[in-house]
Amino acid sequence: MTVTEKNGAVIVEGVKDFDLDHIFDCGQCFRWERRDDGAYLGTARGRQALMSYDSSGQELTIYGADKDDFEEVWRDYLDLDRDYGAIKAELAAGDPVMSRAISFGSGIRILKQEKWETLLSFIISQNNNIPRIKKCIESLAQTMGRPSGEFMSRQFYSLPDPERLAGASVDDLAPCRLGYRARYLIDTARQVAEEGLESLERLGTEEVSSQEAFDALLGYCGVGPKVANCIALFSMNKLDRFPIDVWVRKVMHRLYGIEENDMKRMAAFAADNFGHYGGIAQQYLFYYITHCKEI
DNA sequence: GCCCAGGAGAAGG
DNA sequence: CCTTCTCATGGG
Repeated sequence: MTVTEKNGAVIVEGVKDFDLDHIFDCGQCFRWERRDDGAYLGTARGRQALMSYDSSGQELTIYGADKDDFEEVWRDYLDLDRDYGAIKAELAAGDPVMSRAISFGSGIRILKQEKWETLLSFIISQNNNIPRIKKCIESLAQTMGRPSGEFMSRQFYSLPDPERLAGASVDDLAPCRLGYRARYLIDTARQVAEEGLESLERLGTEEVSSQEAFDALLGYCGVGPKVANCIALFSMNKLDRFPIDVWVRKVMHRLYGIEENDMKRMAAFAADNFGHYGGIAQQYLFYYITHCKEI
């Protein structure tokens, strides 16, 4: 992987197992949007960027970033130092269903997102659909957040920090159209503000096990098993977490023959067959069932 | 109009 | 412990 800088952009060569559509449209993140040319414009970790990828040359271009930005943020955010080729081979071995899912979503990577943002995002996600989740998050940023910079003729906003949201009322959040979830956000923000953001950050460290992080996340209002698994997987590097939503239930039933409401058996099946990469396996399955027309 | 969405909290068994 | 009901909103 070689990194060069060219008039306001970073060019990364030798990026394998990578596809922007797979990464940004597999339901793990909500603040990137696809342009007609296939590039993605969005924001993460307080920065803005435009990303394009040339698959024939295995070349990733990040506009609005220099080498320092790449080393400080984007290399880690995009999980570029992980060998997904090896992970895919391990998951696909002896599993024709997973093999199909992997070849369909071969460029998926698990982004390393901010914990507070991911906590908010997936509380909003409950009993909601992805287009509306994106609208809610954008609206929350514009209503309660701060301007984080202008890029590509667009003004971007950060999400409100825990203290700001803790001081808000349900009426303050009314413009965001969050429905009954507004109360959950405020309640959780108060808890995080009281505990300190460090206690949330600590859950993402090596010293906190996957199970411990999961249990701790269940303590926030609006966070149940599915949402806790998403937060642990998408922002805390707990790659064995296996979130089970309506889509995963469908795919586990249709392709693996597990009874559709038997969540315990699904979780056990994932632990037995996908092991410490259960969360990555889940993303291949989720992308497969939500995007493949002939399944 | 209708069903549904990356579900969880509350109430009642 | 498990099952059922309810929740606000708008996409398709």
